[in-house]
Amino acid sequence: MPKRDREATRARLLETARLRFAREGYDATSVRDIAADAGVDATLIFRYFGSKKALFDEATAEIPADLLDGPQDELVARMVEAVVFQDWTRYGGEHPLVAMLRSSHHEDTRRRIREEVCATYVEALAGLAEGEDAELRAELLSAWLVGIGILRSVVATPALSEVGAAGLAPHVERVATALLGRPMRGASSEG
Amino acid sequence: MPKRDREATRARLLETARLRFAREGYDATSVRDIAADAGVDATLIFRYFGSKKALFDEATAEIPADLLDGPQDELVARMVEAVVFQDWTRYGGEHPLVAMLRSSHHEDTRRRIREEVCATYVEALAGLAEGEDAELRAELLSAWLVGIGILRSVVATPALSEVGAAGLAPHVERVATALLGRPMRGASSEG
DNA sequence: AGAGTAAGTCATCGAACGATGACTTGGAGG
DNA sequence: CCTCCAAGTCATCGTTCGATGACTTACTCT
Repeated sequence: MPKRDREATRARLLETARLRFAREGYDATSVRDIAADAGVDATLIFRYFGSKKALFDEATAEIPADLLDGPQDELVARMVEAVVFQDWTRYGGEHPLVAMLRSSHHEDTRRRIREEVCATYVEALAGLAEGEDAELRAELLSAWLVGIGILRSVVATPALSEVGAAGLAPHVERVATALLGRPMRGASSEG
Repeated sequence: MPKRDREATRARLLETARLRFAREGYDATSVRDIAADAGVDATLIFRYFGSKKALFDEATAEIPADLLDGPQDELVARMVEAVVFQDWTRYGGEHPLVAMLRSSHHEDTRRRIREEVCATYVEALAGLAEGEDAELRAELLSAWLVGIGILRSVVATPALSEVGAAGLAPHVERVATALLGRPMRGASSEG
């Protein structure tokens, strides 16, 4: 492998950008920071991505989770798993959505968060809820997930910082059942 | 009243700073923006507050809500009211906590949010919950409130943006009861 | 080995930032 | 009316930001 490898350098920049953007948000991260982390000159960012914004978009482009696979009554449990307990090392240890909220004063980022939340969580949950305000209840449950992610990793409240999947399961079960109006399980059967 | 009124100008700067910081976050707000909104020179900010950071701290210093007044079984309802439906015009229409989350990459701000959340919400709720993981359940309910505030005003999901206190009440009742393990009411009895 | 191309670096631009100190202006007391 | 102090402004400093274009270095192909 050559010392000068365009693809490898590009990938390295993407990786360090992900971490920086997740940890500090868009504005607080400078292209010089990212480049320094990657061990290259900042100019390459513009050469490879065009602009800081374009790098941000590419770095925070999410891989859609396959939340719909598996038993329906464990959907909420899978979502909790995805938001809270998945290994988001590449995003500074937090779910990309939580990370993106740090840059939420850009209308563009807000739009992306909204689309992501609605498409991934609200829509899937609204299919489970019944009654006229199904979407509201789906959003309320999504709000819980987002809130848990934030209180856990951004605010770092004591109990939530320490709790594991097993400790969360019974409460997930109670709340999901209460909100959706149908029996839900608090933990995923796999793993 | 004199045209040159130190106290009035100081108050005006505090007000415009509140709005700017709430809407755009700490970094995205410049002292020149704040001063321009107040119609004075930016230098006065340093003369009156010492630094941008000191102005931020003073502008986001919150008046502690009297959530503990009133029936215990309506505590959660009062919290929802405080977080979601109160008139936070001075903070850009959002609860100051949600607004402060925009500046959460500063460790200092995170600490303040944590203290605020724990002291105001978690502590009050933990008194209502029973059992060994009372604090965890209190944090989970606080997470819900924070999540609702965020989905409503930052992310602006469709259903939550439109819903009123009455529409939220039954769901608040169900979730609070399920999480705390004791009967809770979804709406406040007053006005 | 030498030319050509692509990867990476250097020098620098203009704008915006927080902050400082010297300056000007307005209003009240003599 | 004139002086004096505080309120408010102006000019500017040193940094840092995103971004650009010219330059240098390393690898490859013949």
